[in-house]
Amino acid sequence: MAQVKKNTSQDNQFYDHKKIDSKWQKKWEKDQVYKATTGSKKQKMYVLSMFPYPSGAGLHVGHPRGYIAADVYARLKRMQGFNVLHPMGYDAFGLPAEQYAIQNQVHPREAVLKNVKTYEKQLEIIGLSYDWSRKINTTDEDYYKWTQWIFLKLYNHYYDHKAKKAKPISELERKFAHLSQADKDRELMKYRLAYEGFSEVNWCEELGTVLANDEVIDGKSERGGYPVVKKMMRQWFLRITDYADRLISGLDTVDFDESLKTVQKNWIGKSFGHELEFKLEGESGEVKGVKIFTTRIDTLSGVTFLAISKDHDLISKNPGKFSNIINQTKSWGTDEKDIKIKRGIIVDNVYAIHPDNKSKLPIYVTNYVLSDYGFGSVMGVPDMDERDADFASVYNIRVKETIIEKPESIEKRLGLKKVFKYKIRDAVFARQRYWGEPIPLKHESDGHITPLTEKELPLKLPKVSSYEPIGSGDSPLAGIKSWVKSGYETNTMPGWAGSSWYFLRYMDAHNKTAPVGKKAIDYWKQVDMYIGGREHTTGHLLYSRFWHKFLFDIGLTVTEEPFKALRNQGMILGSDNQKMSKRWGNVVNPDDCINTYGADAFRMYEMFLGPFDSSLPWSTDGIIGTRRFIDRVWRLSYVIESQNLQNKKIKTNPQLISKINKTIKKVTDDIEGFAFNTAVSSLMILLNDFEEIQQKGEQINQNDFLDFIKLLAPFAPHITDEIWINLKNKNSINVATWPVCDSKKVLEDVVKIGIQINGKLRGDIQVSPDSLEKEVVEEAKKIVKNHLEGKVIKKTIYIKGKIISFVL
RNA sequence: GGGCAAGUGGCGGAAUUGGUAUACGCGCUAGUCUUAGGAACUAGUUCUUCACGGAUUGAGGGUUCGAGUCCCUCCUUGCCCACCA
Repeated sequence: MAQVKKNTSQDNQFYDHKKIDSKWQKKWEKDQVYKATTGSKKQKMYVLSMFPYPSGAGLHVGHPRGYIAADVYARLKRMQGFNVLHPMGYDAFGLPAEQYAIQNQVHPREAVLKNVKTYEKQLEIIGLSYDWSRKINTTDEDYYKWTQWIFLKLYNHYYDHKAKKAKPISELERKFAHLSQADKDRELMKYRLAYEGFSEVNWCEELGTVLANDEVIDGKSERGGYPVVKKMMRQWFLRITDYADRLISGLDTVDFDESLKTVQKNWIGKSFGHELEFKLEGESGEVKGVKIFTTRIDTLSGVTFLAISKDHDLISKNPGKFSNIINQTKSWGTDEKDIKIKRGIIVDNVYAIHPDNKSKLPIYVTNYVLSDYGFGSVMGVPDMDERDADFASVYNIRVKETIIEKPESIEKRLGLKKVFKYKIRDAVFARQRYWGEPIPLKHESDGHITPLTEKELPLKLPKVSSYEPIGSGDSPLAGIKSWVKSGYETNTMPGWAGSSWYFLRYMDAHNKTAPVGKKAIDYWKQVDMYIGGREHTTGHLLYSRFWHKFLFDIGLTVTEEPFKALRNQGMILGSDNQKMSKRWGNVVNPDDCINTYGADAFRMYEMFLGPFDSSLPWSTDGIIGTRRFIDRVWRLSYVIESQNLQNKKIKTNPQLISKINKTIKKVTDDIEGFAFNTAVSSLMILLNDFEEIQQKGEQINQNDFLDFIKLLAPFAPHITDEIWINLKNKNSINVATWPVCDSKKVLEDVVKIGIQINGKLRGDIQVSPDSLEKEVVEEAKKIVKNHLEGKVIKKTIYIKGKIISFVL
């Protein structure tokens, strides 16, 4: 690693980043310059970085990229006169903290506190302009009290599809008043936005716990490689499917990347089609028909078989008759490899009747039909559908030529209606784990569930002797006698619960009576600019939007969408172009970089590396470039200062004025457009221009230099504040006014334009942008006259300020 | 298999509505200063050619006075989702 020049004793022009970085970080903290004021008359601007999950490994150089970008943006907005809210906090419930705790034999809370401390130290030295007075931690009782509160609201509401909003469950209670308590409970559970149901989960016997999909690789547990099986278990769910349509339509109102919107739309997976019931003949017991969903009703004439999933009613309601099929399907694997092989068993002595031609269609139980989409059954059209064709060829099923028919005429003939189906499933909202928010419900001995009242919150996580899974598929909470005795729910909430609303808490972090107070939400409304990774597209971002819409329905928030605009940062890869990870030994620590080169050089390099949204390989060698830039700025500030001491009046250099104004526009537009790399490069160009003028022996006007320092301030806040004060300014550069481009001063008196002949560049010419076409053409002809000799110009094209083109 | 990105020097990358390709930075080369240089500064640096010139934005074709940019065909790489009927 290249070393920065050591400070030699009497060299006061050496930029001592360690001294200056910490001087300003302390001063900003003391003066509270980044504190946001709710209710200020200034226009508000809420700039938010996705909060980190403080892992044991600490930050690597990839993490701060988004934080620095958000910080640069926030600093620009602050200098432009906005009242900026730029907070930070920690998301700390969930599996990683728990696993870290188990490995290191400490309580998860201690692990979290330790990791948070590490993160805080690492963040501090970057010089980010956070309002730390609003810091939150999802595992604090004062915080998760309100996560539980929101859960209770979800539990106590249902979705009114006609009104298209959530309404109190009490409105439905009247409807079921005639039922017994148990029946009423059961019916209401079908409507609650937080509800209890059964679902297939990944169960690992060896680990004694349920695993998330991403913890299972090729049918084995990621940790330990133990076998994982599917198992039906009691679960809590959130009815996100009720919000599917609004989650799609809301995307039209927000400023997100189009590709991200597409991913969310595909994830929700709304498709339009028809439902149709095939009547059955033969020994099908009570089941009289098989309902299917299709998006291609127009191919009905080509149906030659029906395919149903192994869990379909026809089988499950006739277990005696089809025990053979049930036994066989049990051996069907769920691995990726198994799934690719199409398996099927014909259902003997049962036929489906084609609604038009009344022909008898065979029915197959197959592994390629999903049980939880549509009705778990499809009409097989081997002539049109590739999958049906594959299956038909393996089982020698007849292929019939399809005559495409207009959907409208089929609808009319068979009395069908258009329907919509969604791929998105209700979200499983329970983990058999210790380290999560307790679900604030009590199970009574008669089976009735009593939600806790607001006064009873927070329902605190009890102390346990062991927070490891207890091996029965229950959470460690099920092993605590007093907890079980009082009937508390033993599942805890998943990791994403606390992160689904944290952006609201920052608005009013210390409110004791509500998640967020009215005054705060009315003022801050929503996040104006949200910055984070693309990996949260179908998780956190979707859940947050769902919760926010629900909270809007119940009047807690004032906008439908939580995030007005979103920008995604690309990943920083190791120098080997692989994901940074201990495993590859390619992790670079930001602390080391900052220690050697200083926070400003580090910040600038992170922004200079390349386009903000692309994944880029890290190379520590490159930081020396931004460090040299910082050194040169520092040296130039000495030149300016010594001019000052001589108290000379220095005139503004007219060429420089145009360049400065151009750079003002460029840097402003680039930061607002998240093109930080080109903003940094244009600042480098401007410094080159300053130095060129200085080397010519000309002097530089101090205000011109200070405009440059202001433009640099969002990227390099430490050195710019130091120079700002050294040049006799009183207040921090953070409260200085951002320069505005004077377009009149950008105009240049000469421009160089290219001369093309038949599309090839043959020369160039200096002209005034206002000069007449005729004059320019004549001049240009002279310059390229040896290319024109003896030739006839057929056509001349002159684009003002750009190019002149002759066609021969 | 489907969807979305992206292919420009030794490297990261820049390039308005199609208008002088290779900005800016790293690295490299030479020089200056130095006991020294792995520091700093100065100059040079797409390729080819002694030079004049010629070639060049993954490959090929097209539109145009003019294409990195638009259209078509193909190749490669990355990411996400994967039997959603």
